[in-house]
Amino acid sequence: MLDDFLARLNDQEQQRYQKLLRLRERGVEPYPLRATRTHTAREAIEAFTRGETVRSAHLAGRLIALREMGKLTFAHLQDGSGKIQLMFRRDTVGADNYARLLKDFDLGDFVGAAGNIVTTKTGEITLQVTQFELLAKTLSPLPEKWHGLKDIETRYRQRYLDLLSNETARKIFVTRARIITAMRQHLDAHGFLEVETPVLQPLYGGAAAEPFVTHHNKLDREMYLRIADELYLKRLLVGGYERVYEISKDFRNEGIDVKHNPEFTMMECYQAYADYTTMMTLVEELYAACAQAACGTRQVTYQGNAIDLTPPWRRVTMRDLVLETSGVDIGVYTDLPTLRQRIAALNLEIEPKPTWGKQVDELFKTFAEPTLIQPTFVVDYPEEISPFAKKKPDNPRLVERFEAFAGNLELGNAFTELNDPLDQYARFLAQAEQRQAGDAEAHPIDLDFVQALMHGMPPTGGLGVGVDRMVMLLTDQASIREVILFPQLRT
RNA sequence: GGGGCAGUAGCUCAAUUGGCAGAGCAACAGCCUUUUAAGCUGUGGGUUCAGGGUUCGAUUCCCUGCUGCCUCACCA
Repeated sequence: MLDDFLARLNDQEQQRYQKLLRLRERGVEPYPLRATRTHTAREAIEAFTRGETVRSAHLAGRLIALREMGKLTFAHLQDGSGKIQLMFRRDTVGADNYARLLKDFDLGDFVGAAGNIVTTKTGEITLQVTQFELLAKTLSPLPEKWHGLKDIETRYRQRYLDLLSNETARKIFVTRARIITAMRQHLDAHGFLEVETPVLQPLYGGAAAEPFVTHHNKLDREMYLRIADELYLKRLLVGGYERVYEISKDFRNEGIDVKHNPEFTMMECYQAYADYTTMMTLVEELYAACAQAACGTRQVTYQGNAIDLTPPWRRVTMRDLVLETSGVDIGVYTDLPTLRQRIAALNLEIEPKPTWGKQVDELFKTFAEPTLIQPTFVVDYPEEISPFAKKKPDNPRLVERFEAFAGNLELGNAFTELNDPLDQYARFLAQAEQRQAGDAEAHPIDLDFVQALMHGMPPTGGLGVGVDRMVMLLTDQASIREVILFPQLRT
């Protein structure tokens, strides 16, 4: 019931509602259909600053400050372009209108105001209002003008209030948009075709992660939200496109923390007749281009660390990096038992893992990853944890794969893509074994994908870049929630 | 899932050892024709996250739950 709803309003909302009723009684529609606008706040100020005479300008926006001084009232109007001061004189707008402004208008209301642009005694460029009207009544008060909105939960749950009152929050999402635009421009300019592949999939794959499961009613079958774009994009290379990319949401059914949101944005691209070294260059160029677009420089500060994104980035093999940081040479201890013996001999505190590849990864994550502040490509990963990458000819335990890091963030992942259908099938079988052994994140076998490879895929370099992580790095945000408009909270 | 911290007016925050729950902004009633977080006078506004316990008395101490943050575990 509407009455119940109104009864639950707080006192300030009740008062605003009474004002709304008063306005309606007088025949003023508090939510008119349309508004007239000739200038944004910025346009009006810029025109005046250029020396133009600005008469009969119609502005529209939110009333964000009201300073009543008897027969004169100053206000500030905020629109999408910025703020401008309004000046209402009782003898200019009329005594009745002036009284209504003070009685029935509230901070937060959308108003239209018309008049000439002037300067005040203090020199502020100001709209001297001759006419004004209500454009949309605001029933709930906005956060306080000076301290703004600080409560983190409210900032995320009611992001509109955060955007309204926190300039830094608003800027982050403008920067995010610029970054994604720059990314598209860069890829488009390099001959990549932007494509769209299924979000809703009969079988998921392309990453080691648990999916969100859903159900198709008419087909009466399980469906999955994608965890990666990889396997569909590579089908497109079988189909003859040589460079494709997709910027899309992926979904992973995992824990939520400061670096992980269950739904996140990934850019994946694939380039025929290229390999993972091509992808390293692409990552460097992409980051340089996006940093330039977002920050105007390639030297950024992330969480107190100066980071230089200028190519070329450091390249180091996982073997060298793990040796350097943990003392374990994975080129010498090439099976699980001897690797474990070495770890024990060095008294390293590390969780035991079920396979050599996973144990190497654990060494890397524990000892090497925390040291990666400056941009770094970590090169050549264990085959067991990389089921879509080609083996190194001189060492079949390793694959041509790299991950990119900076500021302790994992920024991207790339391979020389596996295009041997029989090897791919064998990798799927190995994954199935790990799945049998209880690894919920091991890949399901995708025979349809193997079938695609049977028809031939060219030698290919493939890359995935975490867009949210890139935005974090380029806007100096420690939490992924600060770069996602509506991050996942617990409920 | 484990551990730690937090939740007080619309917003930002106080509240001594357990002793009448407060301030600024916002709101309401006034004064004020050049303000900039305008100023001045006055007024109203609280399920102190929820539920239980200890106590003469709980925002404060204890227990349970909810929510958030941090951290560990987990994490292509």
